[in-house]
Amino acid sequence: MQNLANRLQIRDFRLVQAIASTGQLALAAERLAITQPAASRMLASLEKLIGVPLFVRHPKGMTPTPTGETLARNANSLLHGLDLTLQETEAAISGRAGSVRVGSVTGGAVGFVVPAIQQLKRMAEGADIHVDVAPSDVLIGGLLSGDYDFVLSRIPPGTDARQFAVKRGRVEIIRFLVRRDHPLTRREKLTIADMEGWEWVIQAPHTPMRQAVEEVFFSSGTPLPSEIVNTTSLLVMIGYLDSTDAVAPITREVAELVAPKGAQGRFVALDLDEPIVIHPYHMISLKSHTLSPLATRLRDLILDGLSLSG
Amino acid sequence: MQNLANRLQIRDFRLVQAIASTGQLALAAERLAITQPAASRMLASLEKLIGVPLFVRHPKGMTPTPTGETLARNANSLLHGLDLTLQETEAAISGRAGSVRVGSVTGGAVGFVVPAIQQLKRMAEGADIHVDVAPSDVLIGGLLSGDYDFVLSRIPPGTDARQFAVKRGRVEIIRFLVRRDHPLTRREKLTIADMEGWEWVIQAPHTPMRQAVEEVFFSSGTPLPSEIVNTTSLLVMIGYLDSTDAVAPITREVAELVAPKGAQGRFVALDLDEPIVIHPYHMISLKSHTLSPLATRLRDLILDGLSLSG
DNA sequence: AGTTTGCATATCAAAGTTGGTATGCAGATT
DNA sequence: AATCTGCATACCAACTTTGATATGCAAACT
Repeated sequence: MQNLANRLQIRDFRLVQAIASTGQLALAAERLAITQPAASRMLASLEKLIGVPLFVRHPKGMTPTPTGETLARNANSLLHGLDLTLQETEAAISGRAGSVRVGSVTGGAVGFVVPAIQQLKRMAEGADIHVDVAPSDVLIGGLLSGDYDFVLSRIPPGTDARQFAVKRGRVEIIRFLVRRDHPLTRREKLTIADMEGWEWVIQAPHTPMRQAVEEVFFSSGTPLPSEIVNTTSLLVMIGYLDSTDAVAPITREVAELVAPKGAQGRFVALDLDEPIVIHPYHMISLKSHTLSPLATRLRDLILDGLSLSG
Repeated sequence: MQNLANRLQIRDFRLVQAIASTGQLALAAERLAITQPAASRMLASLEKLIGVPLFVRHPKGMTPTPTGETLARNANSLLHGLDLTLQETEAAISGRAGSVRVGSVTGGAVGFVVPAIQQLKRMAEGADIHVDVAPSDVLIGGLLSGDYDFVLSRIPPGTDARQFAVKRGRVEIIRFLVRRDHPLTRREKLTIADMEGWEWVIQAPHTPMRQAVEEVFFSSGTPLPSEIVNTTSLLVMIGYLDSTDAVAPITREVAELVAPKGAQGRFVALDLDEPIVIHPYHMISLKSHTLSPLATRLRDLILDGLSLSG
């Protein structure tokens, strides 16, 4: 497949996208400003390279095979990425000033990014600040592709960490969010065994929070629930909890915001007798990336916050 | 720039990435399995194509220029996307079965996706369901690149809607979320003029919600605030509101969940005397994409919900 | 039956591409 | 001063690529 990657060309993706969207080779050829026989040979060459047909030929045009459809969909994304690349390159050439774009895992967002933004606002009026909350793999992907100046994130396994400047770890502790009248709220002390059988609303497999929770269930011999909804959205979590007996693992910082202790809200955050700890997230930037003054200031404020609290 | 796009090759991106990460042309050449002179010429050719230097030559290697850094960052993303493309293509060739992946704007997520998932769970135990909440441009981008089976979203301007199957629009109405003791909570009737001067936590520019709010401010002659934090994360919004006098426009469905009327929570959702309405979102899928049986069932449940409520 | 439409194949033309080795140049190191 | 290191340029070799026109084939349409 690596050899295949080296032989594919941008115009191959353009061709697949053009055929998929027009349904006709001749029209696709027109889009690429080549003749129909040239497009026919390009497609045949690509199908030979990949090893399976991408389109089914019909008397009045072509339709994609499942593989063709997958490739066309991805071609859209790749070509869009290429366009963005050129736009960013052009912006870099003309020297346009930036803003500050930060990504964070949930605990870091609530605990450190938000307060730091408030402080930054006092120092720098009119600052252009963008914040995203997402799982670590999305954040690191965004960092690598230049979507973020820096992130509060974990480094996903398989990622070459040498390219990162990494500072100051911090663990997250998990609580379980349920609706106010959930049967589990009547228990004095919760153990993992008590959690058996309740539906989950949780982040997708392979995220650290998911892995931490699954690991504790495995260790205690408690089976995982068969009903799981996968989402990173807090909104979907609380929407789902509001009308079911599902449980949602969340970090302590989020719990404090959504269901503070002593408050008479719609949700309650439960603690286990033995806390579940997620391994640390960090302040991560790219070694090769020079931060703007604004971004540097925000990063320093966040780092100050991390220092003060632990 | 379009001509440039047609002349760039995948190996150009590999070269830029390799030089950026190794700092040396000879090492980059090694990674690409070519000789150092060949790599030198490739780079020179690329720099001529783009029109500016990408790297600064030093006696002991090279460092990227700002443009080179931008291109290298994007190269990472593009090559990663290429890898994903090949993986998905290989998966499609081998015929692996899918799950259901849905994206939604906030109101749609709370109002229709979550209830539909609950119903689907009763019919199909163990169903593998993934839900994301994001702004429409991200959702449509994800739909086009095959991240989602379908989305509840708006169609961003400039997008060729012909490729979509679009069903049943629905408007969203905006309320303003503030902390419980915010000065604005003491007013009986709120007008846009009352909103002048308060800091915003709001989605990024060009999102429909942002545009709807800005439009109403323009129409009434009320200046926009100079202090704005841009985020799509509900968590960051409520975290920021919790300790400032900022206001956050949110949809009615989200308001009902986060700050229900009559509840004694930390936040209050305010209504304007004349409601702000965001133009409709829709159930959108790709015409060319065949939904799995599971995805079809979930889509139909959501459509049923949309029918029943208006 | 005749015509039209859309894709596939054959043949030809016209360079361009690609990468090797050899060597030069400039700055750093010893 | 001599040597080393890393990038740039010259020259050469070996195809490969790319796309045109012409034509064939099969199914749909009139």
